[in-house]
Amino acid sequence: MKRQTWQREAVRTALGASEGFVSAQHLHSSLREGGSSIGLATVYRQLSSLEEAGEVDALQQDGESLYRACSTDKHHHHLICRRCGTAVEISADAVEQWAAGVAAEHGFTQPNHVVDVFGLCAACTAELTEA
Amino acid sequence: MKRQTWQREAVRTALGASEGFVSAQHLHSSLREGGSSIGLATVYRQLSSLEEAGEVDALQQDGESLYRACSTDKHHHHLICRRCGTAVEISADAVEQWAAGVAAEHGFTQPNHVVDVFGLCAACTAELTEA
DNA sequence: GTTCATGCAAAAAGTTTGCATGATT
DNA sequence: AATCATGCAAACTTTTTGCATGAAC
Repeated sequence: MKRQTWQREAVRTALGASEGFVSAQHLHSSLREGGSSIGLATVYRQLSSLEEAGEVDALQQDGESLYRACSTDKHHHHLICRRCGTAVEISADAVEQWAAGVAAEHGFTQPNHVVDVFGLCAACTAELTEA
Repeated sequence: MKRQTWQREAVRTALGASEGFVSAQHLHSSLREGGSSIGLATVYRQLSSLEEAGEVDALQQDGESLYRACSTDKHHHHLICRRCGTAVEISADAVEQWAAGVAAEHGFTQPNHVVDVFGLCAACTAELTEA
């Protein structure tokens, strides 16, 4: 059982108050600016812990991890812009089922999958076209 | 126009010879072990350049970037055993189309995707069960 | 001959870890 | 009282950058 500390709650709250994905460092700065004395290492540790607990969603971008409070516990994927990094959540039961089916078909158990779609978002497409 | 150096070609070749995604560091080690005197910084620079040129596909995982040669011909995916590493090639037009559709639906252009399924292969499942 | 890429080493940037202290159970 | 989380600083990993040299145009 995880211990209930004010730091853990602070991270939860700060994440919940943030729009979209936030980096651990940014979260730490926000907390410190808000008067908290929480340490950076603790923010990292809590984020890992919360991710493992399924309370937050993590995504890697530009060499750093970004976190967000997990609204639904439903598994989902991302549609990511190759240029500006914007990420849109996508979900598709069809893909989930296909992955599970393919695994079973080959005798694989405990299936997991990595599904991400990359592309140029509308804004970046426009910018590159007019240039 | 980018200059044509043997290093650029070496990175292209090494990437093409690799199955699946490879890290820059791994690629560099492979090249050095193969007798090349290429520098690590050059591998990073070439990978960035090739990515920008659309010749390679990048994906971030576990705090590092993984790269793969972007084949123009029909690509396939992998069903990989988490324990022994066995990889089975899989292909599914349904998934290809779904990815393209999802991208278009959100205004994304030049879609690309990463789809890999992990699990325990039949052999490893058996081994772990009897143990 | 000029320009640009390379290699090395040093620096950045992000994340993890060791350890003594203090909080939680 | 015993355990586990915290904060700090140092260690680590991956990636980037400055600069002199050498290669490509």
